Amino acid sequence: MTRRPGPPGPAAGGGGRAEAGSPEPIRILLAEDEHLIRGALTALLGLHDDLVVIGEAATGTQALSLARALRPDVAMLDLQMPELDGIAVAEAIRAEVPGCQTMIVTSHGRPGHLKRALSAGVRGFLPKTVSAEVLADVVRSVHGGGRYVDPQLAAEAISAGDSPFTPREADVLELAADGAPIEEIAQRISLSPGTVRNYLSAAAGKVGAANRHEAVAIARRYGWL
Amino acid sequence: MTRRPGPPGPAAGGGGRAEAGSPEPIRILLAEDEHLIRGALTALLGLHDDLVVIGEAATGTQALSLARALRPDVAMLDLQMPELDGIAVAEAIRAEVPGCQTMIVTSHGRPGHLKRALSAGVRGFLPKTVSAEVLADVVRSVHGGGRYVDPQLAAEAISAGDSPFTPREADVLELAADGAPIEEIAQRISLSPGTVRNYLSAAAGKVGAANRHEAVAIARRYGWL
DNA sequence: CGACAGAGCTGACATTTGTCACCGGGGTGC
DNA sequence: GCACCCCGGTGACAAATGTCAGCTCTGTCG
Repeated sequence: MTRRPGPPGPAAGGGGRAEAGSPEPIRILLAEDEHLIRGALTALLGLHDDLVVIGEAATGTQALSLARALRPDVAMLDLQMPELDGIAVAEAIRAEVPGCQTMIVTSHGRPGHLKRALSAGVRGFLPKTVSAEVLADVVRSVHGGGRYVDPQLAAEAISAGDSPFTPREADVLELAADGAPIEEIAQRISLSPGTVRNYLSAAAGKVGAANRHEAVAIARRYGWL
Repeated sequence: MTRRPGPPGPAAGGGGRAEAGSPEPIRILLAEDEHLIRGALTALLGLHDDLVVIGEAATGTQALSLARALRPDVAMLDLQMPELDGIAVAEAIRAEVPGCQTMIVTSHGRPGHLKRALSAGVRGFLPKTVSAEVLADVVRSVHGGGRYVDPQLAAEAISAGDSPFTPREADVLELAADGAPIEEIAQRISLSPGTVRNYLSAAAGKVGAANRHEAVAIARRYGWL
């Protein structure tokens, strides 16, 4: 949103720990669909002399085109956004905007999301429960080529393991997520109802669920959806 | 968006619309469980001369005890918080802290939540998709005795109508929410399995769902859960 | 090549479920 | 007093679902 007028000179010592001999601030692209939060985060980041938000996006596609145009140093992406989610945007940015590091900030950090994010080349992954200082430090660290993953999320991801589902099982489970009857799932995915039942049964067995609906709930909890 | 630092004197006509002859800022209690968002909102509100955050709470009970101790002018409450949700806190504050107006800020604004909030005496209800200016204006309006409800949410609430479920149906539906089999629901609520099935069948019929799981999904969407 | 795993399908069976009809008790309101 | 609605329950029946065994392809890997 705004930048206070501030002295344009070398970031006068103040709060920001400018790196030795580099007075240029880190240029951040902020993507977050909730207007209020987006503005609030910009205000927060603006308190640091060595960080500057050069662009704000409300959707995934908007974030991507802004990244192409502005070539920021760091893209801070919300996980859930309209059109394109944060991980997809990160993947595209890695491919198209070489100098730009990406990080994900999210409310609902599931183990599965973390894994997908890391394999998409994301360098930082943290929940919105962290403090402002941590956020700023992670931005600096990611910009410097480092990585940061929230310790608790990392522990969960390790203990949770990978998704136990085969690709097909995951497909079927996803279609079952809104409580549709098996017949409808079979039509949508062009399979025999019997096959759908077998997949669902297998999936439920793997996660120790009594029925597919419980299986869906469990899969959601782990971010396997 | 922001208020420039401005002279500290009597808010010189500029952005801060201090009420005639009252230079004292509005004292706000901010309750929000996500640390980062809490800090960011505080930073954002701090940009306004006429608003000051005098306390921050991370949980519902904490918010309540802080409200008792600090007697703020306005309590800005997140809807979903650990221990006690925003509406419960608002209700308690109405009863115990007379001078304090309450408002709810939330990510997931369902019609049902709005209704419950209003009947709990909440004066402002808005989603996190609003802009920072709106937030500040609503704080001022609520403090002045006014009300504000997000227009889109209000429209949804009106068109959605009240929850069609009887109290018992809602109970059973809630227990069915995580995909438990009927037998288990019956045990937890100490009912006969047949009765549970009847309630679920009635509930599904009321919302036009094909089964209880779809009914749960629909009820969630409207905030009836 | 042969073993193996996953995708896709079928059929049979027991269980769970949704649906309906119907019962009684306890409020509430006309 | 009576109608009405919610609560709680029973029994019966049909449909949906979960479970299991077994079948054919296909690709991959040693």
